Amino acid sequence: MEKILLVDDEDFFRERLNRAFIRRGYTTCTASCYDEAMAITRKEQPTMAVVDLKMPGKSGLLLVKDALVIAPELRIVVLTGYGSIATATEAIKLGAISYLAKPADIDEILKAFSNDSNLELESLTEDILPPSLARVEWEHIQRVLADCDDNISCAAKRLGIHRRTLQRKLYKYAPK
Amino acid sequence: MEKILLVDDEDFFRERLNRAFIRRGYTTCTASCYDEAMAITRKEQPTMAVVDLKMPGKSGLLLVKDALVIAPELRIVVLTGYGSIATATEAIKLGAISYLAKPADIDEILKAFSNDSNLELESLTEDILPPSLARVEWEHIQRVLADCDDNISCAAKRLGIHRRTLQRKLYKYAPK
DNA sequence: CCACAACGTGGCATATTGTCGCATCCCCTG
DNA sequence: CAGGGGATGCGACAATATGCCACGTTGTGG
Repeated sequence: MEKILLVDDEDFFRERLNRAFIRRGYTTCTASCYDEAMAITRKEQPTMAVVDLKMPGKSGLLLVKDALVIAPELRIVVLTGYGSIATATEAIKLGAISYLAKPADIDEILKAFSNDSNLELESLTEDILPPSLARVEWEHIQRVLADCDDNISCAAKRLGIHRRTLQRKLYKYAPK
Repeated sequence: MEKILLVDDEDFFRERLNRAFIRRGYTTCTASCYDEAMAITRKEQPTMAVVDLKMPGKSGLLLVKDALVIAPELRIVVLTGYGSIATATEAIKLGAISYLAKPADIDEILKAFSNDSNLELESLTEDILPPSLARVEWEHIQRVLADCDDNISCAAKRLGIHRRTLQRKLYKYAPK
């Protein structure tokens, strides 16, 4: 039986993940920081883990490294608010099996766990086209917004644009 | 003595890299596609390689995988036009030691070769703040522009904006 | 030499943004 | 319960930015 460890400092998000996994029949355990996660890894011996990168105190990267020392078989997927190439490569080098940018739905996460290396074929055939400026903008907005718990004022501040402008962008691209 | 293999389908960029490495005292060899690179790997036995991800025919990812089969000690850095988390994690899983987005200058590349895992400490202390919208936009423009050999008309098309608009953005953010 | 593609530039109509103000809602605390 | 603080939605208006067309220039290849 698979047992999944969920690590995220943000209660709401962690519980949402938790419910989703339970609904799919998985056994779960949760932690909100490095120390808690390490303790649970020792006690519960999970077989899979979903780890948020950004946490108060010790980072998710360090958790990946240390957890694998005491549980080498653990399969870890790292989640992060803003995907950064640097942290992604670092996480993989430390032994994580995948790295996803929030918002990641459960299906994506499960796919990341199962997925070994079938991405290659796609990458080979697919012609790599640059995303449009508008698309890049939109995706970044979504990431920051998720990181601010959909707090528009906060997100606007971090994005360096006016709150009114963010409102209008959101309205425009989310018609329904 | 270190011997570096440079793989990029684009002559201009490859030669620029080549000159820069030679100027720094490295021995180099170059290839413009998968087959050429594999042949040279066998013959010349380079110790390091810089591989462009996007090439006509077989992808740089496949090259990473196959080259490491015949030269397990080879240290490979992957370069790419548009940094994508998915391809970055894939490259690392296949055995590349680092993954950089163009435009990457030689110093960055050399740093990537030397750099083992000292990134961790920074990531731990640094508070991860989202980049502003303007910054994300600018970086994306730079990547696409580089991919179009600074062809403004072409880049504008791919970005989904008007050529005149791109011109104005470039003028605005590159004042000198 | 000509065709072609890309560049820089100006002008102008239209679209987007910044800024302010205001009403509302929610949460917390005295 | 009243009041303060913070978030939200929205209207209005001026300041900017953008799309679009046109023209002249330059470099390249047939």
